[in-house]
Amino acid sequence: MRSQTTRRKNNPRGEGGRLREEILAAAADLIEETGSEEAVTLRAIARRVGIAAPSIYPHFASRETIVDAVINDEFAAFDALIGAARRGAATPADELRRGCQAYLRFAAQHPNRYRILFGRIGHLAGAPANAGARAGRRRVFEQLIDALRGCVDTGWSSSEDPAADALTLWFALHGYAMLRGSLPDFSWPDTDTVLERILTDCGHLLPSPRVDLAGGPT
Amino acid sequence: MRSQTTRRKNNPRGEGGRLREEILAAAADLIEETGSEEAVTLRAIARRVGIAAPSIYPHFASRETIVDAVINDEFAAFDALIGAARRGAATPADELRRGCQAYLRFAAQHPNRYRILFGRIGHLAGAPANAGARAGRRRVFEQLIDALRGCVDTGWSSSEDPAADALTLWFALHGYAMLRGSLPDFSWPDTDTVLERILTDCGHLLPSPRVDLAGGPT
DNA sequence: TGTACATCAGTGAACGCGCGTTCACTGATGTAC
DNA sequence: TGTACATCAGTGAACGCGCGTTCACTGATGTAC
Repeated sequence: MRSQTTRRKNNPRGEGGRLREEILAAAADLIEETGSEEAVTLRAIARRVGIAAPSIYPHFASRETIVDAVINDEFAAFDALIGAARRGAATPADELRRGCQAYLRFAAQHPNRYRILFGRIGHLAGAPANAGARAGRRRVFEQLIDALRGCVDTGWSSSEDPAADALTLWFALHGYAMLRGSLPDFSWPDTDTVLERILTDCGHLLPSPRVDLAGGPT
Repeated sequence: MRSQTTRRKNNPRGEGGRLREEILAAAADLIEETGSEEAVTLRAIARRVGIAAPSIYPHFASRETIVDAVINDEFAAFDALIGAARRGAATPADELRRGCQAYLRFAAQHPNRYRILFGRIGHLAGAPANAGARAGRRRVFEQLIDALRGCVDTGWSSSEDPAADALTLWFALHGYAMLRGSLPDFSWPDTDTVLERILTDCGHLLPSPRVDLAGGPT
């Protein structure tokens, strides 16, 4: 099966977990390259890592377990990415903008990963309810609400219902992320232009903070 | 292979095309039920129709041809659905609203079909460039631009860039359609509420036509 | 009206493939004595 | 310091499955004469 003629060296005692990491990395690569969960087969993973397929079983009970673990890792990374982008901002408006930029940049650079994270509908026929994925989506969305609320509280957004407007904002971000690639022959505005329009229209972001909104709570 | 013991009666001369329709219908059902293109296998189709798998070959050259044909049919039906919804409207604003309602209703009632139509990204690795699908997506989007432009021309929308705003509108519709099912435990506003917000924010739809905008072109 | 025959519509067995999973195993590494 | 042995990490052959595709075929239907 394996291309090498030499047998893989066993990991030292107590470091059997290293193979686990290699398996996850190979599965992530397969998703990244093919955009398909179905491409993550035990044999394909084994080929990449350079092991025999049954060697996976001591580390994962099934194919599905591996996919779920990868998705959870990807969500954690995506969430951290957005968090890091937000922390570099000078104003609340910039914080929201940077968070959204990071969101769209990830989707543009890793469309297949993005699609696996957000393009599946969990509760539908056939798809098992991956609780981790739902929690991950939720966490990302809550970063959006949080950032938008920060803008409202400091007068940078005139939104009167940040939760609802963050939803619309999320819809628009997701729609752009997914549809952008689906009409390659269309003359698209550039991402920053689109994002500014979305932030203005859906997030009611203002060019400068309105002092009358920046006071205490209503 | 087949569950029946009797052999399928041949279609009469000149009506061999009937089997073609049955094959397409079976493939559409498989997509509807599983939400997965991969579930459309020649053997699964053959089982549904009650024929032997090789009987498909005189009608379709390959599995991929069948999927493409189904997708083209679905796009035509979706496009017609939106067109019909628009035609029942009294005002341009209502025309846009009804078109969007039909869009979201289709996505809610047939999430798996919707996902096949809009949830794939054509130009990515592995996915062949289905020109029909791209044209279909484009046609649906152009219905949106057209309806929004109708609103602008008659003062029902204050949009200054209908093409760009129709894009944002589309993003938001698509985002809602796809994400609504992905967080089942979230307390969602109802669809009409979401749609009104999207129409107002992204489409700049007004509660009543503004006469000063309803004049001739700039 | 009867018959031979071409054509059409679909069959069933078979192929090679990749898959998940099982099983008994091998060979290196560390440890008890 | 030496040796027997347990354990760990991974192997390779085999299973049964569903798949796309090929091939020679069958049986009904219409048509030419």
